[in-house]
Amino acid sequence: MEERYNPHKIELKWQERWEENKIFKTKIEKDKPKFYELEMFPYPSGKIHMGHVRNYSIGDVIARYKRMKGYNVMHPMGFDAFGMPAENAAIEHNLHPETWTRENITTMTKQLKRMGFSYDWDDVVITSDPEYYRWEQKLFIEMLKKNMVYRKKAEVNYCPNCQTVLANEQVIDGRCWRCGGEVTKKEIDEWFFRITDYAEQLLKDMEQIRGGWPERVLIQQRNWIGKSVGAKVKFKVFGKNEVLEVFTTRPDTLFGATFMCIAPDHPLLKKLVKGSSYEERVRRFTEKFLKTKDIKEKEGVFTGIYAENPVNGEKIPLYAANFVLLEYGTGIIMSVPAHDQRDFEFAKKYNLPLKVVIYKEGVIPKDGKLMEAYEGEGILINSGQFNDLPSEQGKWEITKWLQEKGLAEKTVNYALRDWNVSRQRYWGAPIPVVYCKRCGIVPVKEEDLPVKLPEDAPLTGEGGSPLKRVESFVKTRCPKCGGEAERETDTFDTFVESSWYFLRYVSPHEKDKAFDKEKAKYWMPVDQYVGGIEHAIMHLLYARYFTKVLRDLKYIDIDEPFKRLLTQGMVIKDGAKMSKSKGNIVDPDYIVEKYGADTSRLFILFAAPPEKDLDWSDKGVEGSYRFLNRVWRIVYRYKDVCKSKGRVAELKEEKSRRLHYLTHFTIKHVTEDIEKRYHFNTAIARLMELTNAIYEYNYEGKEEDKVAIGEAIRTLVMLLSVFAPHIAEEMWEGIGEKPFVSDQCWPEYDEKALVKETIKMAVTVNGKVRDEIEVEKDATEEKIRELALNSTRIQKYIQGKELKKVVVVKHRLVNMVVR
RNA sequence: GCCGAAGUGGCGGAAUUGGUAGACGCGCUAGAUUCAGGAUCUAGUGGAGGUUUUUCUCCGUACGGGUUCGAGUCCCGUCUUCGGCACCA
Repeated sequence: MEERYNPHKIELKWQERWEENKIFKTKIEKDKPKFYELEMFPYPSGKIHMGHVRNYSIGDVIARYKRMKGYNVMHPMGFDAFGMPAENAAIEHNLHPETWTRENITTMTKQLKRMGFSYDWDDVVITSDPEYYRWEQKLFIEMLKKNMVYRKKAEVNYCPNCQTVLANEQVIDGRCWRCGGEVTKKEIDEWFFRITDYAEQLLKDMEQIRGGWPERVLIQQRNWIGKSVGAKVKFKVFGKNEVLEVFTTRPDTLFGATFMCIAPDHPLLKKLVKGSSYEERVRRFTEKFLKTKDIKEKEGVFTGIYAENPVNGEKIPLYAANFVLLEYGTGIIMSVPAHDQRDFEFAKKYNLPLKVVIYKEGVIPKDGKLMEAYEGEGILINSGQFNDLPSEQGKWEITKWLQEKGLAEKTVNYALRDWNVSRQRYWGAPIPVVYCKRCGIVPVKEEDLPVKLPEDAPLTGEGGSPLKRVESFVKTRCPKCGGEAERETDTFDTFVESSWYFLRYVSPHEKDKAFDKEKAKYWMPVDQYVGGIEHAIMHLLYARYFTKVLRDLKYIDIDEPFKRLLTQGMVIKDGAKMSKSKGNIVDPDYIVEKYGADTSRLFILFAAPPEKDLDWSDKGVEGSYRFLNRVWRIVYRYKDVCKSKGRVAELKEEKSRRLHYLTHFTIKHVTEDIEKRYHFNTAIARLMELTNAIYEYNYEGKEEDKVAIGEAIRTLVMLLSVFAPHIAEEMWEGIGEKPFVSDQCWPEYDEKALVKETIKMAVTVNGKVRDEIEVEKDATEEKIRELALNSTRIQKYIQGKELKKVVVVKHRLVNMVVR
């Protein structure tokens, strides 16, 4: 151990030693409890940013802590390597996506290694590797065979100028990002996963993870799934052999339906108005609607169609209306303007009648003239034989009644849509099917997997899907009949890769299957997952869904992949998210070069608790650096004292007892801060306090001093090692201990050391602190009360006043109530 | 509009189940050390006021009420900021 703290030298030294000794190697050890610590793997966009540093620093504390706690830890890392930016780089800089991606992975791996994170670098998973995505392809084929996937038409953004499909983020204000031309919609056949089949399970299984996940993430997912219970009701069309089916959550208001609305882009609409005098008007309305999908005001047009309200036979008009969603429910609604605000607004605009069917005292005016819709519960009126029923009960009575007549059906509806996984892109995993003129859609044979991406696709950003233009790829033989056939040229949404990568980690070199079943059984589920809140819905929902699919395909036998989830906040600078456009980016390389990895990690952990946004502060970083230097100097000063390992039966002096107490107090609190709440900022604050106490210690070279100081320093170094591991290793060696501190057992605190002989208690008068008294630890209430009352300072406040009450809270305070 | 999170010193942030508000760090002030600067060490640091020695008083956790011996913490209402969804029938 040198006198001066030299972060670079020691960090590289210990990184090498960890690597040489393979101390973070993943292995199965049955005699220890397992712990699977996972952080969201990065997209290899170029270099790591502070968000990554934060994410992985948090994860590393947990992994290192659990390891020291005696768990067998798996802590893997990989790269989510497919995606659009690689393709864009290819278009802009004429660099192959593969090359670009590989280079970025190399750079980022180097950066992550330089941070000293405890990953097993032999077990990296890269999703663009055919040895990874082949299993995804196989899984897709299994899902296809089980009818878990299907093909249907879907609307995509299309640039007629570039003749290519655009992703949402490539459409800027309705124009193409490349050529600026107007973007149109186009319908093409795409692949969908039937995630809606799992909607109920995704909802129900939240119970299994409640408590381990942030409640707000579960709420977001619940809203996203958007379950609503109601009924499908059939309305017959007058004069036509057609039925309009609607979904409603309020069958109790059926008697109040005075009109109906249909989505302008509903296929049935065209058919209904065909040949009528309304056809032209409706067509124009639909056209206008398709152009401007963002609706400012409710608009509609009468279709000339009337339908029969099944509950009372009333003839009610059908409007095409811009606020009706084609994708939700049936795309047709019944409108009850008296009890639905949207319908109310529409009715007002087009002068349509209102009919009140739910009565509530004090809310519904006697004359029935409403200023707004009443959406609450009440008593049914104007509802035939259902009058006087409470609305909640009426809901199901009316549904039942209609159901018996075959006109309604109790239904559960979800806002969640099936997952469209087709992308008209090159840099993704090819969807492994073949189109044969004779046999239709045929999956690729398992022995022919992986369907590898051809290397030489033309990447220009125009002319459609790049794979379509690679003849050698497209032209193939039908796996079934052997005849001429064409390959699917779409690739998977990259969320597919990230939906199961955590399973590949259990056996990343597996040659014969996606992952080893036994190992998965051992490691899964992930005990702690750490990542950004921005993935609250998509990634986390898809990963949950995949886990259930894999379970149903007998790959695994768990329902949920992530037992606990920690969502970390953003890294902010000057009040805004770090971004190129704002010019407020802090480069991790620069910080590591200037202060070292330990300082970077320590600052980022100290500045805020993980789930909160973190304000970057250059001054704060210096503070962390100063702290590490301070620790270094004090350890250096006492390094030989630590080596001597003195022993005394009992600490007698006040100062050494105090330090002994603080040492164990620190262990307790640091452990709890990490274990219970992941509040590393307060844990680090405790370490600073212990450090300050060691500085303040009046060292005189007595045996007792040596014991107290030695214990304090060894403890400090061990506790610090999960936050700043390199400096801790170097100091550990410096005080004569055997490497590695990373392999040490986490210190346990001694309950006895935490017992204080006397306790300081506050004395308050009417809630205001007036004095402090010191009492024996097991003093009785009477004794405490007496002590407090005898205080001269307290006397001052209670003299001449009526003492109404004395509240004694043991070990905390005494409150006097006077008047 | 709906759902969610958060409002505490000059700043980042502490404060177990209601029990001494402001831990720890940054910044600032003063002193020691130094030729000097930096670094380091020591002390102080919520605001206002009275003493002008050590002490004392009042006000303070977005705002207004309430419960309680006691509220940053619990309840009711209001405001502001941020995030998500956005006509989901």
